[in-house]
Amino acid sequence: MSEKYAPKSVEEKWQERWEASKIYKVTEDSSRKKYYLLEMFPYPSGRIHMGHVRNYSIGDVIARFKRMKGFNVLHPMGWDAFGMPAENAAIQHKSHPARWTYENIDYMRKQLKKMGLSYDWDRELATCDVEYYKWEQLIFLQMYKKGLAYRKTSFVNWCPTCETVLANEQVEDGCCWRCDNEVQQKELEQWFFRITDYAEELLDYTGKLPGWPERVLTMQRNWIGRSTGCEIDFPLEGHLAKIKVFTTRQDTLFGATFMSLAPEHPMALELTTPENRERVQAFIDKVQKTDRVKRAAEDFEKEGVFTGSYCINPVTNRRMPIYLANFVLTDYGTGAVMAVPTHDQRDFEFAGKYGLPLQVVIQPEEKQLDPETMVAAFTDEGVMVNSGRFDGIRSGEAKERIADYLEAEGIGKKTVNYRLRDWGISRQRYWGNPIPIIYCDLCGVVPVPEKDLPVVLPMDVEFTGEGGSPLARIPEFATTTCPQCGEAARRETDTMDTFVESSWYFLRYCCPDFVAGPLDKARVGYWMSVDQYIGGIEHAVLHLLYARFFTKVLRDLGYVDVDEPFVNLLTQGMVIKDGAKMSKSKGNVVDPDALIGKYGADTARLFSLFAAPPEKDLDWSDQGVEGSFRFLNRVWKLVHDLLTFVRQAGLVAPISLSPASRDLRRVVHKTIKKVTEDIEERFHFNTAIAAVMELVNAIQAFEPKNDPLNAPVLREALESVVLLLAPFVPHVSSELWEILGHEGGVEKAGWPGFDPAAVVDEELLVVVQVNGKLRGKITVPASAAEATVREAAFVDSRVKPFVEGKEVKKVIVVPGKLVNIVVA
RNA sequence: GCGAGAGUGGCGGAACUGGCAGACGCACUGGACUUAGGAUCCAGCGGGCAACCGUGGGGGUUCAACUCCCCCCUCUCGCACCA
Repeated sequence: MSEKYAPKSVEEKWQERWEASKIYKVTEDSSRKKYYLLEMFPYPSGRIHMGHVRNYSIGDVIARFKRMKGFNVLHPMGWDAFGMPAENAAIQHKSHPARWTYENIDYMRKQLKKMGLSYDWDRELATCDVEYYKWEQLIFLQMYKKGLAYRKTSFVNWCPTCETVLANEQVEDGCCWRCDNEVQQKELEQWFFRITDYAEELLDYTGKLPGWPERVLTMQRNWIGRSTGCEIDFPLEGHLAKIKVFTTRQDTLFGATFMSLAPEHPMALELTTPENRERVQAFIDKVQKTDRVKRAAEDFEKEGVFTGSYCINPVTNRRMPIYLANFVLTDYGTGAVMAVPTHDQRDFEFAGKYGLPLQVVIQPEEKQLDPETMVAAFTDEGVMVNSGRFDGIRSGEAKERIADYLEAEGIGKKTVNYRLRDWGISRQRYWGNPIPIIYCDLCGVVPVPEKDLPVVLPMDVEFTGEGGSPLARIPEFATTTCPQCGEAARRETDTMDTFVESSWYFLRYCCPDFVAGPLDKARVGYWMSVDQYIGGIEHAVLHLLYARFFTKVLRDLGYVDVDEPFVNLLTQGMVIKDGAKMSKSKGNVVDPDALIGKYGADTARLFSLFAAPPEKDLDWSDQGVEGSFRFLNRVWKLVHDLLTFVRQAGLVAPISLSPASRDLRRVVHKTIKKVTEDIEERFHFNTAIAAVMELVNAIQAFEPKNDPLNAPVLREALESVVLLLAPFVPHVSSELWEILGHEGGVEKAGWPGFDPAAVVDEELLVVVQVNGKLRGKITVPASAAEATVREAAFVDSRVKPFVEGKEVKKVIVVPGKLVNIVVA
C-alpha cells in the first residue's frame, strides 16, 4: 500500500475481504454471550440519506466494539419494503412497485456495503417477500382466532375523488394531498388489532424499561392515556333506555345539569324529537363535514343543538336536557358526557352560550362561588356542597365515596378508560400484505385456511392512479370460492398497514430461513431480547408501541418468551444543516455517495460520530468533515512514519522504561480506559474519539522516536490507536493493523484492555486556591502525604502573596486534586 | 395548559460522584516550508490594559457551584376540547 492515505482502495480491499470471508455472519452458540444489536431498518426509498449514515454508523460502532469484546453479535439488516411510495412511483413512472422496490433495495444495499457496516447479510430480509409476509398472514389468522383481529365499522378520512382511505398525515387542511379535493369522514368496515387488550400491560411496562429514554416512555404513556373514573347511567325521561357516560369527576355528579352527546352517538337521532329533527340533522351534517384536525383545534367554537329529550340525574333527579355538542368525541369514553358547567370549562362555555343552569357543588376554601358571578369553571379541589350526604367532605375524598355509592346503588361502576384505540390496519392499497380473509354470502367472514396460505399478492396489476383498491379490480384475485361451502365468494382486497411488518421483523432476523413456521422458538430464545435498538424519535409511539404490542401477542401465542422486545433504546438526533433538518425541499442535503466518493466511508463515519453525541441533533459542517479526514491522514502518516522504528519492537517491559516512555504509556492506558468507558457506558463516541486524538497528539509530541529502547512503548501506543479506532473507522484501522504486521484482522485482535498499574500517576497536579480562587498549581508526588502537599501549597510563589500576613482560618485538602486556603 | 429535554467561546461540543470552565475539533491570527498553498508543520486563540469578570437571569447552600436547592426567562420536542 502506498504512503498516501487512499481511502477508496483501502475500503474496497477490506469490504471484499469481509464479504468473501463472511466474518460478520453469526450462528447461535450457547457457549458464548450473545448481543443483539439492531438499527431500525430503512424504507427502500431509493438511496440512503445522512440520517441513515448516522444511525448505522452509531450501530456499527457498538456492534464492532461488542464483537471485539468477545460477544456473539447479531447485527442484521433488511428492508421495510411495503408502502405507498412504491405505488405512487409506479403510477408516476409506469413501473411496477415490486420492480421499483427491488431496484431500490439493490442500490441501497450497495450503499450500505460501501459504508463498511458489519451486518450478517445472510439474514437480510425484505418484508415484501412472500417468504416474509406469508408468516404474517399466519399470525393474523391466529390473532383472528383469539379475537385479537376483528372487523368493525369506524370513521375514517375518505377522499371521494380517489376513492380511498387516507391516513391523517395525508390530509392537508382538510383536503386530499393528491387531488386537493375535500376529505370527508366516512364510516367504513375495517380490520383492527385489539391493542387495547394490552393497554394495561403496555402502560405497566413503561415503568420497567430503564434503558429507554424518558421522553419516549412519557409519549407512550400519554398515548395510552389511562384515566380512572366511573361509568354512570342516566335514565331517559319517557324511555326505558339509559345513557351511559364516562367521567373522572364523579365528585361533580350533583352539579350535572345537562347532557352532551357526540354528534355521532348512536342514540343521537333516536332521541331527537320531531320538531328538532331538521336542526339536529343539519348540525350533524355540519360537524361531519369538518375534518378532525380543525375540529380538534382548541379555538374551535363550541356549538351544540338541543335534541328535545331529557334524561334524569340519578342522584338529584334533576331533569337534564340532552344536547349534541361538537366537542364531544365519539370514540373516547362512551361518547356521552355529563355536563357540569360550574366545574368544567367546556361545559361552562357551552352553558353560557345556550343559557343552561349552573349548580355549584364544590366550594374552594378561599372564596365563595356564585353561579351568578362566575366567569370560569372551578376545576380544583374544594369542599362538597349541594351534594346531599356528601356535603362538607373534601372533593378528593368524595370521588372515592361517590364511586362506592354509585356501585352500591347500581347506578354506575368504577372503570378505567384509555385514550388508546384499537389499531386499524386495513389499507385500500396494493403494495402491502393481503389480509387473508374471504367473504361468503352464506358463511360470512371466513378466514383463509392455513393450508391455503399464502395469499400471494398478484403481480399483474395496472396502476392508473384512479384510486380505489387495485386488488379489487383484479377479478382473478378478488373472486374466489368459499373454503367452507365452496360457493362463489369475495376475497378481502385491503392490505395490512405496513407497520405490521415492522412489528416483528426483529424476531424473524433470529431465524430468517426458518421454513416450519414464522419463528424458530429456540433460535429466537437465544437472541431475544434486542440488547440495543437504535433509531429515530419519530417512531416513539407508532412503531415502538406496535412492536411492543406484537411481542406480547406473539408471547401469548407461544412464539417468544420475552415480555418486551427492546431492552435498551437509543433515539438518535436529526442531522441538521444551515439550521434546518436535511431535506430535499430545503435544498440542504448532503449526498452520502458524494461524501464517500470524496473522503471515503471512514471519514463519513468518523465525522457523524465525532460531531455530536448520538442522542443530540448533529450540525453538519463540511469543514468538520475535512477535519475528520485530516485526522485519518495524520494517523495514516504517523503509523507509516514510525513503522521502521517499531517493526522489530518486542513487548513492553514496564520495569525498565524511561520516564518519558512511562509517561506515554500512561497516556495510552488512560486512553484505553476512557474510550472503553465512553463506548460501553454512555455511547459518547465524540469524547471517545477526542481521547484518541489526544493520544495521537501525545505520540506525535513524543521524543525521541528513534530510540530502540522506546520502540516497544511506541509500538503499543500505535497499536492502541489502531485498535481503539477500529469500531469507528474499520477500513483504515484494518489496513494499518495489517501494516503493523498482524494477520487476521482487527476483529481477531480483540478489544485492548488497560493495565491498572500503568494508569496510576506518579505525580499529581494539585490546584491551589485562596478563598476559592485559583492562585497556583503545584506538582507533587502521588505518594505525598497531606501535610507535605499543604506545605508545598503555602510556599508556592504565586500563592504566597495572597496568604502572607493574613490569618489562615481553614485549609481544605482534597487529595490529588486541590488545596483551598481560606484566609480572613 | 400538561409532560419531557435543553440553554457553556465566533461555531460543533468537553467538564462522570460539587474541586483548574472551555478537552477535542472547526473557524480565525501569526510564523515556518514553498514557484505557489485551499497541502503540511509550529505557535496563539472566552472578555478586559489591569485588578478582575465570565456557563440564560436573580437569589441561596458550600471552603468551593456549569454541577445541588428556590424563583424567573428563552428555545426544542411530544400531547392537548380526552369528560
